[in-house]
Amino acid sequence: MSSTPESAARHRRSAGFSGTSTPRDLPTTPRGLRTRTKLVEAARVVFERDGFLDARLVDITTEAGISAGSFYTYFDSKEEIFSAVLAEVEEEMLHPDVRQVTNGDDPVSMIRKANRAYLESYQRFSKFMRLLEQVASIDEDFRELRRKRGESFVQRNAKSIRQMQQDGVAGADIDPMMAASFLSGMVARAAYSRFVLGESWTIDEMVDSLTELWANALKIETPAS
Amino acid sequence: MSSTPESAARHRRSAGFSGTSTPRDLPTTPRGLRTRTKLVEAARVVFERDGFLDARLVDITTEAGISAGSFYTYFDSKEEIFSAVLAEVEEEMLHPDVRQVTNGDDPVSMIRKANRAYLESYQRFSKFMRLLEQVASIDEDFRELRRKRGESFVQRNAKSIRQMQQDGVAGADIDPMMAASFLSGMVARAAYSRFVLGESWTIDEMVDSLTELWANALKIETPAS
Amino acid sequence: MSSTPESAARHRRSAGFSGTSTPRDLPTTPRGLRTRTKLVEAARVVFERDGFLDARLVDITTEAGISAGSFYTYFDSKEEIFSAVLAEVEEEMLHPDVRQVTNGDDPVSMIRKANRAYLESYQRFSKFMRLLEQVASIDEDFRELRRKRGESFVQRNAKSIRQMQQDGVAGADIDPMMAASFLSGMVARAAYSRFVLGESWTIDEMVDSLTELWANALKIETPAS
Amino acid sequence: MSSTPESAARHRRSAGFSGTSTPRDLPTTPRGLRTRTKLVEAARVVFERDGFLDARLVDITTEAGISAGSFYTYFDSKEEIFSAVLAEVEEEMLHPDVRQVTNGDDPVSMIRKANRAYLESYQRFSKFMRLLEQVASIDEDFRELRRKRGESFVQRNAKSIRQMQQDGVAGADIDPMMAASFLSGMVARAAYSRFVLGESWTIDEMVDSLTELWANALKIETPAS
DNA sequence: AATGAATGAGGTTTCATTCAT
DNA sequence: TATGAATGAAACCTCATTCAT
Repeated sequence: MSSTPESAARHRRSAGFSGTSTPRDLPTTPRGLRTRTKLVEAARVVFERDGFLDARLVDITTEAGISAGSFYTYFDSKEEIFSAVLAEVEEEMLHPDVRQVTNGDDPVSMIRKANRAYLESYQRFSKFMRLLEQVASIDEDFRELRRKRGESFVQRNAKSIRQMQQDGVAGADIDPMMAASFLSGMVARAAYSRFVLGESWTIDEMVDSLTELWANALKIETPAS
Repeated sequence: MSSTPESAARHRRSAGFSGTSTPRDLPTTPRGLRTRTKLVEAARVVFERDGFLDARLVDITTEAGISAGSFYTYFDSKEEIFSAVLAEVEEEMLHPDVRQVTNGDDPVSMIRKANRAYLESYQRFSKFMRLLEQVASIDEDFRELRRKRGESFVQRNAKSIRQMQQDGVAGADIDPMMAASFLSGMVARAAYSRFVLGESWTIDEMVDSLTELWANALKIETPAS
Repeated sequence: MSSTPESAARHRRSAGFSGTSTPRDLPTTPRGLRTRTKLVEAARVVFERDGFLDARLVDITTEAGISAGSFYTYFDSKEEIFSAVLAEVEEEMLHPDVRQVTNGDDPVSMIRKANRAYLESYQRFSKFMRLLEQVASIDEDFRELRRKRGESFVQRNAKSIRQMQQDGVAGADIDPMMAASFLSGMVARAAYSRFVLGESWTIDEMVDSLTELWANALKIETPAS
Repeated sequence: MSSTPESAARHRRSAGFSGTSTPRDLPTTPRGLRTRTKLVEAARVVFERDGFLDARLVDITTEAGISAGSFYTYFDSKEEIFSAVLAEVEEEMLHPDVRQVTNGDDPVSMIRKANRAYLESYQRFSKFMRLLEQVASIDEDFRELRRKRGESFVQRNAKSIRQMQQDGVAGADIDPMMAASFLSGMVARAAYSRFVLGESWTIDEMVDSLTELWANALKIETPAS
């Protein structure tokens, strides 16, 4: 693994991921922009292949086809370029299919669709998700950053649950926030088990099972079932 | 992660966690045994405090009050002593309260008890659990090791679900293995959110909520409720 | 220092301050002249602020508001632009008040005026004087250059002392060259103590004290005192 | 000189010389003590030969005959080992001839003896004195440290001057502190001119001249002259 | 069995200088 | 002339591991 003397040394002093450093301005010239892009793409390849810890800056610059010193024209540290990769991937995750949950659907269909969308996205970005998991386990700041982002997602789910309770569709004795948090966690964990740990379920199986558990858990009444 | 060609060079002296190295025999003399124990305890302190990556062998030996060189009388690497710590903690986790689920209880009570036991154990060992999470995210071998151990736990749960289905207590259309895996995952994730990420739920709230979600998910009929 | 065999390798690209390089011609175009001037002024600011060693060329070009590459249109090295700054400051030091010692004055008044002029000039250029001190301590060539320049100053003083001896005003048993050198050194050192090290004497106190010591040292007879 | 790209980089971040860091304990074992001594001696050789700036740690360890990594067993930085060299040389400067100014002597003899002792010491340690000068010009902390040490020396001289004034031996209208400071500065500067800049005076000439100037400056009455 | 000093590989980082535009 | 991105040569520093005592 990664605790050889060399790599161990590399991890000792973290530069911090979030908040502490303001991202520097993008380069103004086309050439600079091109190089920066090459660097970020190379970093993603290397990070996903080797993990954050084993990724050496020289691997990244080599992959990008530039000299080691040029790295510092664009980033100050491995952490900083990781943040850039993160931003890029998030961009990519959101853009292609504007996660549109058709609101006309019945509750269970909506849950099913959301679960499928989540799993498919996780699959597509599975290498990156493993990377995220690693960085989160290494860096407290990043962990906190991630938690905060998850919170808003949970809140939306909680709101939706509350609505269902008011509509008499979901069980009234359930705490919406905790339920949203725990059920989202269940799905996230399942995706991790499948795409990082390598469990052998099919996505369809997973969607079916998770949707049923989720719907049952909320005691959602399916009128014509 | 640990076998891509690019990073191979840096792993020359890597030890790995599982399989590759047989744990060496315990020292024969009482003095040796005592020193080994001191080392393992020190390692646990340092690992839990600094994380696996930032823990230096010299920190461990200093904490143990022995010289740096003596480390190698007992262990070959950081990975090996980590395994020893792991074994020690597992011992400790099992010993004190032999997780006895009284089989006379009704299903929901049993689930509730299991959930509570899990959360309380997680709380007691929260520092260690965070450490486990980190090491799992770093090392593929360890991840696999962990997955395997979890499997038997899931299998037991699955068996129990199957039993409830046969008893007509739980919904018949549910896949027992997946349900067991996903619901266990839900609880594990909740514990992680609470004790590592720092969510502010009380354990009682969590037990109530998780138990209800779990029981609902399985459509467990509670006759006299 | 700059020619020991061991460190020679590191000096391959060293420029040196004096002799080795002929100052290149001034740019012909007005624009070029303007840019050069901006550079020299920026260099002075940066050198005085950060010292010679910590001054980076990029700091200088940034301060000048030009690009890093343009530096080499005008100068070959940090040493060369330092020489230009030196020339500029020397120009400035001489220009404003043409150090005219009224020859009608009595010897002690002349000494007093010279001392005051020296101290006031040192104060005005104290940042630069500290810089000079630093560069002298770093570079043997520059040290030699400076010594030579000081020599003519000492010689003038020595001549004046010799004159006073012939006039019977100063003690005859004094070596004029050494006296000139040592007493000038005393004043220079006092100025350094005051304006670089930060001693808290007032200039008036210093002038009084230095003048008295100087005059006494030469046994100057003050007829009507 | 030393502003090649390589060495410039080395100077950028100073670790500070004084106060900021507590000197670590001496090694306990004889072997460690021996190695540390070798290092300090090697550092002195390299510093005196190459100057502080051009001295590389690897030069020092090579000179000491140990590996580069071992440096950090004893010192944290170039600044720290410089402090150790400084301490060693100060030890050496004080030991051999316990600067005993025979108090029975007449004032001028005492001044002469002190001047000669100073110059001879400066000559013996001229390489080190040049080094001191360099470090002082580079590092503000060290400059301050040095100033403070000089102060007590000046104070002693001032006290002696005050005594002479009370005894009617020295001119009463002289400020003792300033006179002490300026005259000491004169001697120090003369020594620097001679042994660092390379002026070609003999020590005897210098002693004669400096002593006469000093005595005259204080208007010391030499009864039988 | 214990000690602790010594080793050495190699990634990171800096910035004067070059060069294509 | 001007630009500013790209280069590349080293020095620094760390710490798991070895080894003489």
